[in-house]
Amino acid sequence: MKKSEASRITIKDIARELNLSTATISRVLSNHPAISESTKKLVNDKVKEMGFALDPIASSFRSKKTKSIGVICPRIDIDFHSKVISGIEDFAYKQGYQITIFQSQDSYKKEKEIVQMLETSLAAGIIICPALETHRFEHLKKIVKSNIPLVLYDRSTDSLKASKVIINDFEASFNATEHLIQQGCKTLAHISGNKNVDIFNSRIAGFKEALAQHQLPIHEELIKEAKNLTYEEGKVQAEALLKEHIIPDGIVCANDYTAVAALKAFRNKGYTIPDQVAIVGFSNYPISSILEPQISTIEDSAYEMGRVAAKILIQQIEDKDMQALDYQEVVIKTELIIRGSSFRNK
Amino acid sequence: MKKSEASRITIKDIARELNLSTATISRVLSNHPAISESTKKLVNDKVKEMGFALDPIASSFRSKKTKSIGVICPRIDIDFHSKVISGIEDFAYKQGYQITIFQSQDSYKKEKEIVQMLETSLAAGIIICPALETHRFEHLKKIVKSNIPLVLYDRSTDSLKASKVIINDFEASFNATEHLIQQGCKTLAHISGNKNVDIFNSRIAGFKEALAQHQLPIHEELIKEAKNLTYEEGKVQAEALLKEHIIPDGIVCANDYTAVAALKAFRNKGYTIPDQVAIVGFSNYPISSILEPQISTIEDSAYEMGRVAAKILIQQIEDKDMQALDYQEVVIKTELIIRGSSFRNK
DNA sequence: TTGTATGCGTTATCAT
DNA sequence: ATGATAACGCATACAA
Repeated sequence: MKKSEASRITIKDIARELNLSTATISRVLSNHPAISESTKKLVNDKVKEMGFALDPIASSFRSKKTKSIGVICPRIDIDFHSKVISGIEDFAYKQGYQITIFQSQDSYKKEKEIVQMLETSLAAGIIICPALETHRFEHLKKIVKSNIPLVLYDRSTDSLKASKVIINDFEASFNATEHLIQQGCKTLAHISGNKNVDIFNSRIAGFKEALAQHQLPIHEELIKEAKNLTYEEGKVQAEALLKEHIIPDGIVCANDYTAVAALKAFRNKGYTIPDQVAIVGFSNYPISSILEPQISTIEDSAYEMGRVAAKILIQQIEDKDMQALDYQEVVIKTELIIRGSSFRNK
Repeated sequence: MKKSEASRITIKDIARELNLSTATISRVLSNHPAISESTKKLVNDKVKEMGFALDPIASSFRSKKTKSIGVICPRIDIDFHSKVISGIEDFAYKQGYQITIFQSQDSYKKEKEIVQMLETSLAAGIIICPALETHRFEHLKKIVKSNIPLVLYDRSTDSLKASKVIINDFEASFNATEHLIQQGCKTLAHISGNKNVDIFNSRIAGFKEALAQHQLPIHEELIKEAKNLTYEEGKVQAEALLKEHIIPDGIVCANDYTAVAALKAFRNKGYTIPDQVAIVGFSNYPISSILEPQISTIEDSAYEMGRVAAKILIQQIEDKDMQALDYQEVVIKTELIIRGSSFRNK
């Protein structure tokens, strides 16, 4: 069975029907100011009547502009990133932009590949959370040089002059730590993510600073690394903590999976939560409000981060010609959510 | 500071440099068979030397073909969909396709809007999980008629001749139910999703069939609906079950959130899990293996579903000219994972 | 095996 | 306010 290949209606068809030039039709369609109301209506009606729609490819081809935003994240199926992307899509769609998604798998090589492709494909702009492996930023500098708007989210770097949407990891971690101190914790442990990544370093720094400000000792051996922040890694590190010569009475974790793991590991050894050991996580995963006790955590507003990233990017895209703005940094507000895993009824 | 707008290298430039025609360059770049090895090498070297890359927009414009797959899902930030999309992206990327993502928010209107746009934008193909609100499929039939490859995933419908990737919801639910029966349950309840959606109807049917086959009574009043399958809705429905005149000794839930909710609701009332009430969920969310007891569940292989959807779609895209295949249906294997919430040590 | 020439649908320049 | 026309970069039918 041969399927029919309906030949496309073009601007020419509309022009012919109305005895107007294609230029006029094009002008109406792009809201050109110098068009009389009467022909505007004429054209719009005919467009509707014939069910015409501009060919976006031809349009992009001619104008060298697209409505396509490239989004690069480590993996889509991580709660945090899927929320960010959801925020990006919502905002972008409303502005008439489409988002094309790529997963770097945290590989520097793949990230470079994708970025290069995006550069030649006329992406209107790029939103990226750099791969864990990415420590050199030449590929992104090239994007900036090519005058393609670029926004980094979550993981950022000082070595790149580009817009950034981040949270204040230092502050969030500081607040979480201080909260435990206020609950009476004296010996604090930290389960960190990959220590080679800026944001986890900032969280470590925030953790230490809170201890310092409250004249509490910093036990380096109580700062553990769970590279991918999985539940299993969290369990391993929590059990490692249980074997230390000092047992913590409070644990700040870099995400909620490790927090849950720590909670269970300590409870299994007979410690009561939060009275003997208080725990706070990070990111407000669904699980943290379902477990008992519920896990105190940091709401990192991933959806909002995505929305803002899209907003900044589109601003840059649309202001590109006037070069009004160069780049900007936005810090998304985080919020400490205090729940049963850390709140001690005194 | 004015940024430089490097003018693009085109195949003309390559042609001029090598005293060849643009046609030859184009042929080399698209692996045309009738090209001598020597010029092939010549061109490829020069391409590399000059850092040239085809302009995909111009290429698409001319050939009327794109490498862009439109993906429409209800929301990206739902675990299941983000996994499916991850699978789609992985496969598509390897085949040189990009995926452009849209969220229908389960709105029929928005879905139509997106589909229409995709139709005029020369999407190479479309992968869609129809919105909950979608009960008419004219917009998708139009896609099929326009000869744009289409694959539905997860939620399917018989009223559309298009490729589908689904799980056997009936069978999965049947197996989960039968498992509870084998554990000794006699009075079974079901917490369903939106009863207007095919897949949840199939799960209800599978549930009932298992009861029927084992000569157990079907208590309609023990079949509850949690429209969006949230934890909160699950809690409400579980509490409703607790108020029935018959208390179930086994509950089959349409996802893991509602399973957790049921588990907690019944445990709070003093029922022991799994001995007094056995529970099984659906979808194998991360939470289900972290709670205690761990939740028995159905692994629905979302990532694999995405991979297969992409595979089928790309097959159709690339075989389009020969029309070798029309459409196909793939049923992804599910697996019952038996854990503490339902396994009774006899 | 390679070259010539044309046109895809739109936008933008220049003219009227 | 509108029209005529060129041009964007490439793929392809036809020619050689």
